[in-house]
Amino acid sequence: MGTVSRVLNGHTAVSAETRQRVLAAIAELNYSPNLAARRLSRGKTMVIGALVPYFTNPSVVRRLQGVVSVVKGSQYDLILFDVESVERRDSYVRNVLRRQIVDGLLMISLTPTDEDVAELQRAHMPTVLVDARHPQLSRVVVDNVAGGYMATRYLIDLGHRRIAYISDFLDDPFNSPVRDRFTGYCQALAEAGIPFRPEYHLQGIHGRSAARQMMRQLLQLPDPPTAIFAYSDTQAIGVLEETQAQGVAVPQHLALIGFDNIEASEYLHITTISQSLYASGISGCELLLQTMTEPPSEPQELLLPLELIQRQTTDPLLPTSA
Amino acid sequence: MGTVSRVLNGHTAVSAETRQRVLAAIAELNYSPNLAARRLSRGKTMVIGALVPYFTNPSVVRRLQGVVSVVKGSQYDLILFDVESVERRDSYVRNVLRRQIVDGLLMISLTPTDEDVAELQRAHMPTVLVDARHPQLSRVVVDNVAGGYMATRYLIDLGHRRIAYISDFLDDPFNSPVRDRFTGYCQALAEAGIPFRPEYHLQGIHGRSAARQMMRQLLQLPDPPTAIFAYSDTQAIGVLEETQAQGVAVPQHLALIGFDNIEASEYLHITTISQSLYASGISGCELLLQTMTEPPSEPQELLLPLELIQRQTTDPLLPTSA
DNA sequence: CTGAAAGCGCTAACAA
DNA sequence: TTGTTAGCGCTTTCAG
Repeated sequence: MGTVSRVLNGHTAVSAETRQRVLAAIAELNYSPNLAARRLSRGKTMVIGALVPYFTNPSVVRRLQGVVSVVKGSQYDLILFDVESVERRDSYVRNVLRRQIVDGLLMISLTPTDEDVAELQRAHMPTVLVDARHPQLSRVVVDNVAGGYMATRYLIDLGHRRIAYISDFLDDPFNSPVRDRFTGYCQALAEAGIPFRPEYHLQGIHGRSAARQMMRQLLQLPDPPTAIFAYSDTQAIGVLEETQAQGVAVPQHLALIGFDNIEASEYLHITTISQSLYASGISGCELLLQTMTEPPSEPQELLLPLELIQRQTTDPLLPTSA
Repeated sequence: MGTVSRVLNGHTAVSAETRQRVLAAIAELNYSPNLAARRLSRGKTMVIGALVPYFTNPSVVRRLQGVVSVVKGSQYDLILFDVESVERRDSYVRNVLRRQIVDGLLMISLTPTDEDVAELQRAHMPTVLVDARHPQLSRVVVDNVAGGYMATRYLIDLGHRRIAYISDFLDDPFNSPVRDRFTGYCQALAEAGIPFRPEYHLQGIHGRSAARQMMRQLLQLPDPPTAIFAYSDTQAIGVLEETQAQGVAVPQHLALIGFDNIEASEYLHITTISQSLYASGISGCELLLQTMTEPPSEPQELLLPLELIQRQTTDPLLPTSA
């Protein structure tokens, strides 16, 4: 039995002849090792976990696709943990750890609490953050402050002064990009000498319909904005729906810029800030795999680039899409 | 140790007092059982696997979301197997089985070969098919022949006679819906006395750009079609892109109907046949869970409904979308 | 009702 | 180099 194990794992030296015999027997019996036993014995599960909020969110799905593409080429399997309900949010890390079911953890678009991180480290669980940041964990991120600035600045350069920001809730502790982009938005306004108007910053739960409602609210303002910076493309789509419903011409009467560059923003010709979602999944997963084999002395940070994709919701010179 | 196990699993009778003591100790030590050991001992992994082709395909993702929503409420974890590359297709089932890593298997939009099914049954692996059919396996499906018929018939009723079908490759053994919808398409044509024209049926790899190319090809025909039935909404989007590029007015000069009712088809106002993707994931997973606890005497078939969603790519009376 | 002990199938350390 | 053996941490059977 020991010898068989040696052959299977290419471990220590085995004579060529014995190896052949073992291999033959394996083929004959159609034998394959029991993973549960191997796991128990080795103390490794050969599974990595992806902790994901709102699996319905297209940008999260896109990142996950990047992750999957890397996992496929590795020895590991991928377990998906969806953190949709608020109740599960509290203890998701604890749950995953206690089950001792994964050798490494990828947290996507979820900022862990200090307590979470303490537990993670106590359990020596290799962890990589994608689209989230914590000083003690390796991460793959973009500069969201710069992104918010870039979007807002672009609108300002087009001549807009009344610029609204439609976003998720700023005080969500799990979602720091919302705040960062808001910071960038404020910076760009300040730099241009445009005072921040609280009524131009609307927050709501993430999604098309909430964004649409917020847009409706903005249009009812006595002094409605002439340009919208939406926290995500999903929300930009909601904005677009409302403008269509109300007959507001985009971009002639209202400019719109989103964030993420999800596929739908391409169909809809929405100007947006592209962050390489797929690449973030790839890099995050690669970083995790690497961290699992040789833990870096200190947390790594990978900064992915942002790019403004100019489409038809911001340029008054181009016709609206058909 | 035995007693602890009894407490944890609420198994046989344990005195209330002992139970309390054990529970207290557990809490104190922050103990939680090792899953790998439990698995080895019980011979169950408490994991179900989802075998998924082309994880990038929006309709597959949507189904998966339904699956995830059910898994979350169960005791099981979900492992994702992405079958993107052709090489992996051959042996995906064998791979999953040999690893003995899941207690049940969900195959989404993948038709297994007879050989696969034989292996599955030899391994006593509970399996449920979603959007695929095999006489010996339980499945959640729609009537794709009826769907193809419904779409084509609708175009015919609008007055069209030159109707093209843009689809994936008909001879893909893993993809039977392509053929079924084609059958429905032919039936509707025949019923209306419209001869089938081979040049109106184009096949290509799945995706927007291939569909766009096929559409270009159709427009170059001396006698181009006046209506398109696209196998999927993704392909319908490609068609729409080409019409926009060529300045062909939809629906005035060309009617278009898709299939699936993915979210993007709503943004783009594409008429489509809705199959409840999310619900199929839910039903499939529920059926699997049920099959795992008490295997049905014979394979079950769940038939989900189809519905024609009329939007702006087929009705000449409505304006095109903005 | 509870403690002891065997065994799940593998890996790894130890002899031979 | 290779056979043997002791765990890995749980569940479950068997005594007590």
